[in-house]
Amino acid sequence: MYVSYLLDKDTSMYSNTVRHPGLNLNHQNFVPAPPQYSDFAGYHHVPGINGDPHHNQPGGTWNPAYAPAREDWHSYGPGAATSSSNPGQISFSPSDFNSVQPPGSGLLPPAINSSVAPLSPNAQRRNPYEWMRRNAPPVSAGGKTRTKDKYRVVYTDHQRLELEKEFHFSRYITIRRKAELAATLGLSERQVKIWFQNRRAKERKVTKKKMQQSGQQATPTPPGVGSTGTVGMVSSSSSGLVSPSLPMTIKEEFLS
DNA sequence: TTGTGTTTTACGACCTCC
DNA sequence: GGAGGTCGTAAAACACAA
Repeated sequence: MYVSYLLDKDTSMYSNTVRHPGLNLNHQNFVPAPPQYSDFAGYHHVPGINGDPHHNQPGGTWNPAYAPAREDWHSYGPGAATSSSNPGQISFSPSDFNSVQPPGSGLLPPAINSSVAPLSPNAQRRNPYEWMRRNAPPVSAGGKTRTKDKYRVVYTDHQRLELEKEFHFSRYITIRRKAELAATLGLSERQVKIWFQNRRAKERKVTKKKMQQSGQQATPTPPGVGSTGTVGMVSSSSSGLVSPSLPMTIKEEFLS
């Protein structure tokens, strides 16, 4: 069976994808980190899950210009399902990260819904906070969802938040950070690795899409130039992993 | 309610680097 | 050879229109 194969392959995989109320990531201590990359000055990281020098660096503030794009972080307030067991644990000091409770959904601030520009034609149709609205995965299955021979877990909001934050700090996670994140979030290192791979793929996809759109309106700009910034890479192990033809780009939603 | 499109996990194939 | 990269893809999860 597929499940046993996966479990045999990585015993820690899918071990626990439900929320981890015991995790103390100290989001309230979201101390801004200095920009490791000039193009990414807006991101400040969580020192709570520390261990890596770059997580303890002072200085810097969240660039408001990025705030609308990080819509998926807004609802990580005390009222979110993710942090319901730890009220106030996950919150952000910038006003951008308000924790206003949305009507109905219990997660989405109405102000955000009305003010955040859509990221794509899809976003015009889909609520940009949709993934935030997902509640915890089925607890009965320990976070697993299983049908037929294949299944995949749905990561919790908290897990996604931390992964996203790490990704926003560096597109490439170090071995050390990967191990830390995996342990902190209750994921396997393999899952963290794959998440980053998929996240980069997503970013490339969005970047490509946006470039195509801009190319229809104006002269196309080369990769890494214009709306997207070329970013240096923090390689987890080996260097030169990024092809010159695949420049690291900042998620354009942070730059628009 | 259902059909459809999008996003999210997860994998395999293949490549590069050490 | 192992680890980790991209690329392509499958399928579950999800949102939304009809």
